[in-house]
Amino acid sequence: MSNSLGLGREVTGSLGYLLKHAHLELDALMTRALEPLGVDPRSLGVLRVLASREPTSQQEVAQLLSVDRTTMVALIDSLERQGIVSRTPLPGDRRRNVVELTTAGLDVFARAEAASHAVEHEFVAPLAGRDATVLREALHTIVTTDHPDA
Amino acid sequence: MSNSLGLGREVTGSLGYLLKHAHLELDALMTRALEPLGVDPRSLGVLRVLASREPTSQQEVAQLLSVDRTTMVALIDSLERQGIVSRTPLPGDRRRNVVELTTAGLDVFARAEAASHAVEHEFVAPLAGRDATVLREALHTIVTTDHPDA
DNA sequence: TATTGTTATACTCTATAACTATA
DNA sequence: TATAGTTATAGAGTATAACAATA
Repeated sequence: MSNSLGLGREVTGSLGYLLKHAHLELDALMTRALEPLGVDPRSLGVLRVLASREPTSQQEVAQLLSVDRTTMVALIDSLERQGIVSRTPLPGDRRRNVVELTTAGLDVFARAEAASHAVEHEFVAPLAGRDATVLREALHTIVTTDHPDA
Repeated sequence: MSNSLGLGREVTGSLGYLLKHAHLELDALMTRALEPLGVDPRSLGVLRVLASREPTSQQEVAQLLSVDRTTMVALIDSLERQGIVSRTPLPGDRRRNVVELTTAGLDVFARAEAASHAVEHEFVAPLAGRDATVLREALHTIVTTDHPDA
């Protein structure tokens, strides 16, 4: 999917168009950069949650990432098959799976984060001055705002 | 899909997360605002292209929006059924369909654009000062940049 | 032979409902 | 009975291949 070839601002100026295409492009770059490590942008999101807090249940990870718990099953299946995370029944409540990064997973995570930061840096490189920071902060403000009419 | 409840910046600070969730939220707001008019954000994109240039073939509209021509068929089918656009074989090359806004379509388009602008305005309302403008310009710069490694 | 629009088909992503095992 | 994980299934959205009409 290539972008705006003969489109004027009437079309490309829409915020929806801009957000969608910016995301698509970043996601493609990210996917390619992470490929050699065996992970993709979505599973890197899972690793980030696992790395940033105490061992959590599958469902908690799913809720934190706003992903359906049924979707999380396949995601963690794949990471487990790769030896990146482990599933262990929680002693005390054996319905729950404790999901943790393995030692190998910690290494993959570190390298994936490095690759991810490099891609993001390259992605915002064309922006001048503090614009990259403003962009990030503005998006964060918007995403953490509760938009009504829901 | 609700957003960040207990997520730290380790996760929500990723540009990919921010772009994806900002888009999802805006798209949901836009969908709801356009619903009474019988259009959705994607078909509004089609209307924008049709309104901003000389009558074009289906394929040209598809290329301009980076949408597959087979996807465009269903999109225009729906708009045609609603009486918003018309398809006419191009005299001179009857393989091509000239796609145009009907009179009713022009009215729908005008009202959809008004609704769209209102939603975008509300969406960036939490941003201070010129940040909304910087956001828009930064995204435009990124989207029109040719990112290599493709 | 190449091109536009179309249909049929498949693949991805995601969500809903139902099942199991635990509680 | 309620909950975590799982499975099966279905619905969007999109892409690929093949076909008809036209050039």
